[in-house]
Amino acid sequence: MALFDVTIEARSGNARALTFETAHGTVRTPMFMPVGTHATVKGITVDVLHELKSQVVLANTYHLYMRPGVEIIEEAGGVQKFMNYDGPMLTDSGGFQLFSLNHMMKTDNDGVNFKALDYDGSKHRWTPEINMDIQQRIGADIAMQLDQCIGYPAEKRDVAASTKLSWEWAERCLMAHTRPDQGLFGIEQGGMHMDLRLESAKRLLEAEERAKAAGMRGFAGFGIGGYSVGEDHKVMFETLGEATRALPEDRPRYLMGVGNPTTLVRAVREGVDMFDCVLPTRTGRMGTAFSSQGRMNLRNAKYAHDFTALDHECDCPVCRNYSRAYLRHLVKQNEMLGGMLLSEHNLYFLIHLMEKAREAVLADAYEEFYEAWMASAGANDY
RNA sequence: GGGCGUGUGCCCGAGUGGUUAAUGGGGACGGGCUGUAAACCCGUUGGCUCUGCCUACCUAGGUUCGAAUCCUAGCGCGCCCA
Repeated sequence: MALFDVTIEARSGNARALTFETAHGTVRTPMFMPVGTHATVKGITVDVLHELKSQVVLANTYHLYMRPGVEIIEEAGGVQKFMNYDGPMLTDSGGFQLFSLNHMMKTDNDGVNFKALDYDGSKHRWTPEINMDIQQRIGADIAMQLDQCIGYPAEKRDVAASTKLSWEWAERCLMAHTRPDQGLFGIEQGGMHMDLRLESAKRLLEAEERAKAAGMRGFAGFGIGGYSVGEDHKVMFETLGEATRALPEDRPRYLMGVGNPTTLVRAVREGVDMFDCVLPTRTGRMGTAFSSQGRMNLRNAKYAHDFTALDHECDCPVCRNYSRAYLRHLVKQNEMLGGMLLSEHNLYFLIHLMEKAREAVLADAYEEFYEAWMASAGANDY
């Protein structure tokens, strides 16, 4: 099979089970991607990533561009070689960083000027073309288009302008993207407005047509951006389903930045295939665990004498080997192992949850899977 | 035995006559974290019959309109001299 050829293995309602090829292996969906912003999933070794059956790992273009710099990553032979992860990787464009952090930036139609206030205050200019060049040199299997992510709430005309900019930049990214072993994902925007979502999806496909007519490749998949930016779940799901299904069926759909277990289960039901989120590693590092009973804060005194497994229904290495009392002790002592183990468990939890979702789709039993999850204690924290 | 110093809330430690249960750490307890500026951030932490009252800065007296802050004695601790 050619790279990024997609096979729809099964459908169950709107939920799908896909496979697609990358230069570093086959990706099976639905799936969750650990975030490794600085070319490391915080607290998690590559060996553990393999044990967890992690598929795609994210890295961040903006952060790697700032440090260690693109040259060093090229010198290493690409981001995979640099961090010694031989599985598929994806780089986020860094658009989210530029627009979510205070970078004193100035956006024009052609690109964006920004100051790297979180590094050294240095001035930079990115255009879609420059960003594509950087991502192709970093060399992950999947690159994300440079887009603009707008917060919530926002005036509709601002969302509309931002969404337009994103689809215009999507086309320029397509035109600038030539690396043969790397796929490019476009990103749908539109905030919480259904009409803007639909227009965004339509414009991305039109851009793709023009790119192909110009001899370029199309999108390997699509990000769904601009959700999970402050709105509550109810608001997101008012548009998410239709916004997802407005994207082509024959390409993976990636809901960006969402990691709440219940949101994943619900979004798969709407037709989403891929997720990434810092939530499992960040909350784990800070002492919170996902579990079949909902979120657990291991700092809580009630676990001090609890020598049972973290999650009684989980068979991950952490749950097999360590007690709640010990994990609480590590967290309370601020021992780095505590954050590492809870990160590992949380990643396993989401990866495994999506494996079960995939099995349910393959068995055409997603609705049952969904109902069972929503009725379970695991959905409590939603 | 003598001299000097010191004694603050669970712990360390600021305050050295005049809002205020009393700065700041730590600890404890709780909450948050969603395309990672996060091994981070935010609350609470004397008691009660809780829009107010009571008890509090080693103990007991005293000075003062007013003291954790000044004085006296005692007790504890530290250092030095015998």
